[in-house]
Amino acid sequence: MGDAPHTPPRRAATRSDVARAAGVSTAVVSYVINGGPRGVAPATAARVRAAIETLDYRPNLAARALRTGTTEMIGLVVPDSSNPFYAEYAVAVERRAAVHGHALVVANSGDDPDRESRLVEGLAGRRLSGVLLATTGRPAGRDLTTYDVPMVLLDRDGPVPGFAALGPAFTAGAAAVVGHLVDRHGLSSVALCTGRRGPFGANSPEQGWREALDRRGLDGSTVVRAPFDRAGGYAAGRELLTGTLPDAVFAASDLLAVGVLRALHEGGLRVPEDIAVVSFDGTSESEYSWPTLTVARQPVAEMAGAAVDALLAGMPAGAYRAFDTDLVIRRSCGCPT
Amino acid sequence: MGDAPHTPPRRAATRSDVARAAGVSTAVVSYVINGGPRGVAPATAARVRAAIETLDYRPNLAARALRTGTTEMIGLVVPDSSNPFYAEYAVAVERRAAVHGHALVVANSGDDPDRESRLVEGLAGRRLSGVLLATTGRPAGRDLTTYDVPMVLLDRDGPVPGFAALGPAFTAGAAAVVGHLVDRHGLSSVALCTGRRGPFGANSPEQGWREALDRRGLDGSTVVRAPFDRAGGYAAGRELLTGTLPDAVFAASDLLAVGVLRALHEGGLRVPEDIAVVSFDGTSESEYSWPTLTVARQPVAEMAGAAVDALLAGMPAGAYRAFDTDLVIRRSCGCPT
DNA sequence: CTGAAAGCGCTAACAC
DNA sequence: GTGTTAGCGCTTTCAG
Repeated sequence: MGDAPHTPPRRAATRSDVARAAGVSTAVVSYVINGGPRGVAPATAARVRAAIETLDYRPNLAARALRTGTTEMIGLVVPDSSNPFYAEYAVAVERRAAVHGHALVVANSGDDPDRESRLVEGLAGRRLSGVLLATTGRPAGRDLTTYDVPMVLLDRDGPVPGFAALGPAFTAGAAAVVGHLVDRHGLSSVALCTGRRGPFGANSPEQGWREALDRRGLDGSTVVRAPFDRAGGYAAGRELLTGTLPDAVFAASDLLAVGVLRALHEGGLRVPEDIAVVSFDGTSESEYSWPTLTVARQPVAEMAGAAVDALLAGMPAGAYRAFDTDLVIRRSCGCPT
Repeated sequence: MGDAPHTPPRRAATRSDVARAAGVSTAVVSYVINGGPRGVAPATAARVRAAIETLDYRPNLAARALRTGTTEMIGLVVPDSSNPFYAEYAVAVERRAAVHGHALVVANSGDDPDRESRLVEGLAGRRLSGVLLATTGRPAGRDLTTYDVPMVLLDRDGPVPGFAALGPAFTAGAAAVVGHLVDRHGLSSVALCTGRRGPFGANSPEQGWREALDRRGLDGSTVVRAPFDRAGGYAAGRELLTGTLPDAVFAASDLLAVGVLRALHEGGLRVPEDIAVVSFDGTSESEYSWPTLTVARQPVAEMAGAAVDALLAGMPAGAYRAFDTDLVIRRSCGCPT
């Protein structure tokens, strides 16, 4: 696209062009650009800056990367970055990475372990400063430890040997929304709608749902599982429609909830009058569904920031940090307003 | 993260380690890896491959980038990658880029021209193969032509001097949905809900809406403008509620439509019975709103693919290509099912 | 078919 | 405070 009409610097200016123009050595140019490691006389620095300006010089980051061993970029590997949850995660990661002067490379694994490994390998080869990896419940792909690139695992339910990891307090968050349904609205049968694989151990939406019910002597028997997307939620909702209807459904993700909502609406049910729906995540889509969703909201920006910081600071392998969710009350649970 | 427990290749193997192990020169290793530019005897190649395997060698792409001048990465700069439209665009771009062996760097401009320039500059410095830039209606930022990195403009309404560009056939698509409202459902007053800046010329949702109405001798006077997001749509919807209600509203984006829908619902209106709503974009969010939205769907995957190909093939500056949208009939217009 | 070697642009010792 | 210079790991021309 570099056309005739525009200023045509045949060849991009290099650092030695600048040095020549400013009448200094290349080292000095480096010192000026990087603010070190040695000082430069103010007058000299000014001349260098002027030369940079005139020549419209921009450092070649590829060369710097080769020299320093880091590209000042981090990678983010997620199952699907068009899932609003990951999309919002990605934006937050980019913002925080920018603070550290890093750019963001995003890759979608499609939730396929092989593809995921290939992606991580590719990113490692590109010499990124590190990669953030979300694996949707699967144990971390095989041998990810062999790619020598710093890594932190996202959206995990607990520590993972060999890796730094973080995630939301699934159980507590889920228990809070489900508890709200029972305590505040007097609902007693709450179905669970969740994925086929996601976390289901001690820290999981499933566990939180179960605990909230158990603690109140309620029965938690209706569970419907589906793929972790809108279509999956829709299918789950239709399935729900075929049995005896619960008072409410707790979806382990906004996407699932949105699908459930559509199925319920199509079935002629009113939400929350006929059946309440709440979910986990709290993406902005949950704020504009109909009715608006009461959710356990993950502190995405905070988690993303912590993940980036951990990656760049070298959070120790094996460490894990859980983040509390917020209970956001909207209309789908039956609360007024 | 590189801990004791795991195989600890102190220092990543380099190409000359491989050469030594295989008893060949570094050049031969290159030939094997890159399949050229010269041939290699099968036996030698096998030895090289074995050495690569044993040493767990992975090429340093930063070095290759310095040497070849390209990082095999492309950039995508959008106002907000958590907007589902851009999120889906990004996924499609990544997919197509992967076919060319390129990774994707995503950056959000927040629709701020200064930030956008800085981002493009940063990406140019990183020596990406090219950058795809979506500027939401603004004319391309100042002096973007001076960054010597190939660029193609996304989501444009027409040719842009100095750049290759592409976008949807806004006018035709908008005219089609609006026409559907009139011809199929007999609605005669259709309000327009659009952004404050987006395209509004010969190829724009606004123009399509106006033409569809004009052609049928209908009045197109109700226009409500708002920021291009869900909250903006919500505000626009509330504004609509204060005047005499139109038969339908055409939103220039799914996000806007979703906001309008929420406002309408809260106002106690039934969609489509009391008022129909249709929109432009057709992201998957439009498929799971309530009611599901009838839309002019942009062929996102196709546009993204074309954009990547154009970028990498060097589509000539000044060229422009418009893509037809699909009319996707769902419930919000009043059609059965 | 294979090897030697010259750089790509930058950083950071190490000299002065 | 500033200059010289040796590479970072790779590709590719040029000899053999």
